[in-house]
Amino acid sequence: MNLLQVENIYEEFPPILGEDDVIALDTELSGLKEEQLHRPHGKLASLAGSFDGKNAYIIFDDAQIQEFLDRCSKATWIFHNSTFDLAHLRRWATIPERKNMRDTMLIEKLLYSNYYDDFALADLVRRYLKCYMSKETRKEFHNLEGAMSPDQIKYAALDVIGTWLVDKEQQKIVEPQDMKIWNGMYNPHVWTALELGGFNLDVEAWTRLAEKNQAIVSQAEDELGQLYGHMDKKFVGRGKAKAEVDYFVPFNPASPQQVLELFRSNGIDTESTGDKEVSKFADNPIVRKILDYRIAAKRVNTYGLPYLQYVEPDGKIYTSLNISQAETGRDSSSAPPLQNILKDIEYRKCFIAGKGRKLTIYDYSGQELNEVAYVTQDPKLIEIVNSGKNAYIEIARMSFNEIVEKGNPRYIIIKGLVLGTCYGLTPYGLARDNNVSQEVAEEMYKIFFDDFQVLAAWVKDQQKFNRGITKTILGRKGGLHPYNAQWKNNALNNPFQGSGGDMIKLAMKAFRNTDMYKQYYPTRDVYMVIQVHDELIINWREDLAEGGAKVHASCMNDVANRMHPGIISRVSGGICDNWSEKG
DNA sequence: GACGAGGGCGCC
DNA sequence: AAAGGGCGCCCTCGTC
Repeated sequence: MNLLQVENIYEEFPPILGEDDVIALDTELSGLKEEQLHRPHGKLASLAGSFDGKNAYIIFDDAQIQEFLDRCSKATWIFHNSTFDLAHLRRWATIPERKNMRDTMLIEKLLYSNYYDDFALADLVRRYLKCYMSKETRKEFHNLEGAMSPDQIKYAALDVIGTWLVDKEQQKIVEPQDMKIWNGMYNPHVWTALELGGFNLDVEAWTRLAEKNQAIVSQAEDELGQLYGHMDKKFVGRGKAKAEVDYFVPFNPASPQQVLELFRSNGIDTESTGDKEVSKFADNPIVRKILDYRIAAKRVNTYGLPYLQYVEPDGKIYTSLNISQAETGRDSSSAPPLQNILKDIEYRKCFIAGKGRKLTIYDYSGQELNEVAYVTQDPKLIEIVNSGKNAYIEIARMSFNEIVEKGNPRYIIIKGLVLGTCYGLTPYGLARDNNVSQEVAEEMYKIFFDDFQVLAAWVKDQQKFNRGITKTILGRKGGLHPYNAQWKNNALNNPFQGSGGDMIKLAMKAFRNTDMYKQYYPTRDVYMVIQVHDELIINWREDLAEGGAKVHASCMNDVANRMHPGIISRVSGGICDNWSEKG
């Protein structure tokens, strides 16, 4: 395979470009912390551009960025992973919002989500150009002090050459529908994600929770360590002084191997020590102790003091919202993660609006089931979700002749059955997870599918054969790999999860287009905080929250109602001082 | 000591 | 034979 080539590297501004020009841009920074690439830190190493796929223009001084970009302002901009570049370039230049922008990484995900696993520029260069790109030089940027070496300059130049050429090839194969989705959803969403304004964290309260759980963990470790440890022998000393001594090895409750051994030696017949597997033994005091230990250990290790490293001098944490990270097209959040914070009220209380501020927090009610109803067009399910009543209580009443209450065991198993059938859950899995017999689970399946025949037919059809592709409600594609044994489950789940991913992106975009947002965002009297798949959190100057809440809720509902006509969208939530007030 | 797979569990 | 989807991040454990 050939190496990617660059003809000339000009260490100067590019010429002034016109509307028909296409320029690939790439920013290199030095002194970056790997996990915090989305935060404004590090120094500019270079800004490079290429508008012909042969020659590169490169500058090294951040004071020159504005002029460099101004010269390209009319052209179409191409990035590979634009969120990174735009977040940093905006530190040094004013960049007006633009429609003529493409991102080779995100467009590749539009084309080949769940088909390819790799979306780095080098992977695209290999696939589209049959060329090889060295990754070696890139690592050295992080420690760069002083001027870039000739190799590094060449690397930066090759990045834009590769991006420009890949975009050209990509544009030959994208369909109008793909670019419609890009322009309507992804392109603006890049900007939306950049504008997440951070979440205020109550550090004192968080610290108290960490300390409380640390005490539980320490006590459990001592107790379990002594109770279930064992004696071992080892040699100490050398030569004549060498001697074998006995010593005590404490039991480590964090070790799956040791826990499994302990369970088995106490007559607990299990293959795995995971909480789902051993839930039926939860009455056993040893099992209970381990499970309790794990809950506290999770709070200490994942949601304890280490989490505070992400609090910045202004008292806020700024997550990285990774656009379309999931194969289904959902976003993910990392460093710090904000989409998997404990639901526990004491923890949610730590995420606060701040002085003189309010949060509006809304989530879609029964979003997933609404999508199931729309996609399958099951008339009975449509009627139930549109009734506004709790769908699982209704299904229990109508199909199973049972009166259940939210949260009781029958409610949980029926909810599991209804949602699970749309993820590929089998009677075996339903029986295992809910501690009922397989016969009972099979009977429940039969009743449900007999009652919702249109849904059942849809499930059957999706799994009839591997079509190689799934589509969201908007027509966004997801691959079904022919050799992945999970394809039957993905064939069911992708349309629902993917449509949800599309919906929240569009809601964020719609919110940015409101008058209130346009008026008050520039002064940060309003800003988005985080999106959690079916939930959106927005921070307001206190006096704006009342009107803002209406705008927030209607943006979400309008998007959903446009996406699935015939299904009535509802959101729940309101104005809050902290995240705990809306569960 | 670094790395990656795997178990486990937090959220949707 | 396996047995519900998507993530991020912690720990252990085997390997280099």
